[in-house]
Amino acid sequence: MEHVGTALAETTLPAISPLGGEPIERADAERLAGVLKALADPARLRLLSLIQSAPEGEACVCDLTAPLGLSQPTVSHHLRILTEAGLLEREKRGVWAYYRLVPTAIGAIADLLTPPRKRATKKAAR
Amino acid sequence: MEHVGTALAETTLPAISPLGGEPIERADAERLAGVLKALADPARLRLLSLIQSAPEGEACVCDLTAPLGLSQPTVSHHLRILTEAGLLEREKRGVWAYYRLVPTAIGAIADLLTPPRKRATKKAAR
DNA sequence: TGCGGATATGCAGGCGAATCAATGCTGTTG
DNA sequence: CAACAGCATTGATTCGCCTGCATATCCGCA
Repeated sequence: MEHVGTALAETTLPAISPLGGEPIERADAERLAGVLKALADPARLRLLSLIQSAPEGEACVCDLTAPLGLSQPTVSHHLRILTEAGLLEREKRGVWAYYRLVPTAIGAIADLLTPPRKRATKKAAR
Repeated sequence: MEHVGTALAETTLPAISPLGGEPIERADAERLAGVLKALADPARLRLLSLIQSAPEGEACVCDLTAPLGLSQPTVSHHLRILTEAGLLEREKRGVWAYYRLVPTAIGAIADLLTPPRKRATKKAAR
């Protein structure tokens, strides 16, 4: 592995809504698609949901394999995808690795998908 | 393909936010993942953006192949995916097929992704 | 009726993703 | 120190998707 860059936190996102004003660029489309692709998986959606609804808002891998019905390596794989996408953060305490949501991450995606509502994007109204 | 059902409009969506309360069910996760998967593609994001920013908010296939740099069958394919996901609606006028956004569709996804903010998920529960 | 343009569909190649088994690594416990 | 438990990584397999080419279908027009 190399670049464990959090596509959301660091690179931020396209910075322009795909439904805001002018057509989006190829590069922006690919970046946003990358984050959405991390979300577009049943197992990963359930992982986010499970972690969010866990006692302290955090969970370790051993707590997640059973409810998902997936093997431990597979769960680790999905958690890795979500973490690299900037949706999860990992904290290792002892033998356990605790994952929790990055609070603003999913909200940022939701904002990007929220069209020309009254969201003042500087008079981005086409 | 059979069922050209609009996963969003007709079947609606999970009805529960993946980040709302209790963990989401497998079926709901798969449904939401299905719609997100339709979004998680650079070409399709650009299609949505192009259509939304078109003169009348609508565009036909012939207007979309050039800016995307994809072949006509491929563009038709993507438009089909988006339409079946409930994100686009198709209207055939003469020889041309005009596509436009389903206004509430993407907003619905954004709402689902918007976490336990102060959003009252009172009604529509269940 | 026949021709041509605009879309949709079938088919196939190629790449990426999801999954699991096996293995390596690290920290805990006896 | 040795054995063990929790996670991550690698390799292999399977599956699905994106794309283009060829072809079929539909509609307006001469």
